[in-house]
Amino acid sequence: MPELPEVETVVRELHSDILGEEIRSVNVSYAAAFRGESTFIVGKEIKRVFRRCKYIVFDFGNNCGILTHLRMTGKYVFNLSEKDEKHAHVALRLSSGKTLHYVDIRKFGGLEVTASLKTRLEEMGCEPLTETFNPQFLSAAIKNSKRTIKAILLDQAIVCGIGNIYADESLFFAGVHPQTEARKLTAKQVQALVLGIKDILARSINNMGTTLSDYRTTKNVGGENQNYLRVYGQDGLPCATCGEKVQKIKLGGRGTHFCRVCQPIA
DNA sequence: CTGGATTCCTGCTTGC
DNA sequence: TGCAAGCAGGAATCCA
Repeated sequence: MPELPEVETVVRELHSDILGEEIRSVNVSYAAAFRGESTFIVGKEIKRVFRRCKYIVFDFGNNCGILTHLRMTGKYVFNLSEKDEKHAHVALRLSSGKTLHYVDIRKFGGLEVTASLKTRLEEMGCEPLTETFNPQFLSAAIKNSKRTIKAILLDQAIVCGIGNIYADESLFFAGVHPQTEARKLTAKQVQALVLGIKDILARSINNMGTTLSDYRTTKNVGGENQNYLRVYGQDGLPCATCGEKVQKIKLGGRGTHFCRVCQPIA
């Protein structure tokens, strides 16, 4: 499932592939995957491609653009494989003759045309790899919160880009139990968590992301970061630090992995 | 304010 | 082998 490092990896590839291209035509074969007026973007030039949160942004300038979210199984490809054909929902024909296809098995993700790009981007949560995301920021955000720390990490309106995998990994790094009430975290734990989030996300970007099943870059290659996961998907296996069996519980509807020795409940 | 259930959706895994 | 149920989950939404 694409989280910040996976989206970042895709964006870096896409940027060199479609920068300066003009949209010649739009073909939507699954209506829910495309929000907004498709004719509005025909003739527009892609001036910039970047990531914000877990969104890929095609920037046309003048506050206009496309926000696209891959959710669980979305991906962009130039060449449709036989398998992909069935799940290709949007086709953007570009001025160079290439066609960029949005493919999504589970149909959760899609594209959205917006004429108020700036506002939309501003409304999103703090970017975890910037200076703004620091221990002061996080402690202020959780000061009075009775929510679990895992729910906070997954809340895109607070800090964005962290999904289920990196939330579990970051909590393991910091030695914090996912069910800990956010306001009960010590200053030391907050600091460790911020450090862990930055560290783990940055390393995953260097590894081109985590590929567990569906995630592939535009060039259809997977990442390598799945080889470095410490707790996510490791349930039943010994913890790399202490040897205790990694636990898996359900928290807020999500599978949650942790080591009960390294991450004691407060 | 909080967590939990539900919804969207398909494909893989599990159990009989 | 076959088939149905269960499970996976990002985010919005509704409910208690």
